[in-house]
Amino acid sequence: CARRRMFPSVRVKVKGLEPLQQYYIAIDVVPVDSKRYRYVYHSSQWMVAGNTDHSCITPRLYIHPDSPCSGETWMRQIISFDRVKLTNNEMDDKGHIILQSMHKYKPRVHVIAQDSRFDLAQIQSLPAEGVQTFSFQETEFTTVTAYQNQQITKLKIDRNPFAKGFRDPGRNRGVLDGLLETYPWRAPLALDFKAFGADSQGGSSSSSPVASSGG
Amino acid sequence: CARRRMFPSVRVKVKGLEPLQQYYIAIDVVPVDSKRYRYVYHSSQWMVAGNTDHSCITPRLYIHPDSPCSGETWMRQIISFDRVKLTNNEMDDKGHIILQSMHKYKPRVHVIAQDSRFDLAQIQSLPAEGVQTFSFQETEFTTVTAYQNQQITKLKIDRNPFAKGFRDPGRNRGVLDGLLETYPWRAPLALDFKAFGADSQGGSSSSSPVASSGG
DNA sequence: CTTTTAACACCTAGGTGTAAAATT
DNA sequence: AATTTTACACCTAGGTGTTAAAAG
Repeated sequence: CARRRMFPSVRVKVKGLEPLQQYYIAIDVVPVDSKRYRYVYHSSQWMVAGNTDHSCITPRLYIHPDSPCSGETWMRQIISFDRVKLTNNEMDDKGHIILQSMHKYKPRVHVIAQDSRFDLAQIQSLPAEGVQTFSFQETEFTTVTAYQNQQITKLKIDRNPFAKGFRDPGRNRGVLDGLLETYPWRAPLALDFKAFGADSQGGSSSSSPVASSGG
Repeated sequence: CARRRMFPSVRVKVKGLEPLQQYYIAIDVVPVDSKRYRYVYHSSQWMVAGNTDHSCITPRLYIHPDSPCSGETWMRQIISFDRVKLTNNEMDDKGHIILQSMHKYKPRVHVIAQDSRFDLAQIQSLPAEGVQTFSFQETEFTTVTAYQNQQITKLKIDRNPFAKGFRDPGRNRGVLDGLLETYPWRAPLALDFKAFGADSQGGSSSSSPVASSGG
């Protein structure tokens, strides 16, 4: 019940795949550090407020629903993880990604070559080989259960279609375009999110996905 | 745009599968004959109104979204095909099942053992081996674009949650329970549907799925 | 005090039969 | 005349931030 979608969602382009090879593409979310954070209003920033032990917790894998799919098909489209759900319930049995509130995290995207030894139903953890993993600095975020920052609230309301009911008609449109600062971000849990709406163009090397985030 | 869900949906139980083997389960819809039908109001029945050529049309396969999945998991649950969509648009490019209006059809359920030689993305037609196919007399139906029979309209309104807005509160509840007669059934396209709500208990032989239909 | 939960109004997204219009 | 299409009001189903209450 305390689960919400991650928003903005992670969106990725991949290239350099074998066109006819089958791949799974998956996402997980790993801790950036072992610190607990609190938001300091008067300085408008997150500050360390203690330590946590993230060890012995294997992050849950969210398999993209189009998996498995050929490299050709994956490369032809933007791969959007807009249905990923986050929860702070450690007993969650619906397969959602489990995070602790007030901590910093970073999503990782995994490109997994199909192998007859495993199947979609079995993938609970990453195989030992045939996996390429990518992550992007600009998708780092901080989890919350209630927004700490009015600017991120405004960003969510302006950008998330499901929050349309809270929009102030005719005002403050597009003021967050091109924003490059740090905002907490709720999903349910809110994210310290950089470079909203800005594409991060990767190099042209083989198998380098290019990520962009946005609603 | 002229696509609708099949309702009531086909619901199936399977037994006799290998618990650890992976299976796809799929449904398709095949013609019962090559006749075109019209509904004769005064005698309340469908009558032959001409011939059609169904040859050279390979029926589309709808893969159950839980596929692939272990035999153990498939046997533990009722397998519901409630998201199957039918269309009369022969140019449909969304993968929906294509039927002609005013014809008789019968759904078939296919249990397909996983094989490293094919993948979910590739399955457009049935493999040559490792497939068991089942169909049930009571799920035969006739397609329409507009209902021909008030009784089936009432059945739909009473049973389909999405038609709740048309229910006549406090009246005519449950009158169709246990009905064993023939009714046209729309999906978008309406179905000559027998034994609504009645389970058709199969034998106890190995790998014999037991089907029940209902909303 | 800080943080989390639960109920809520308000949205998106999409599945119903209806009735009028369009097509054949 | 028979059949199909389209726009529509009315639902289900579920994703928002808000707010007050609960929990720590």
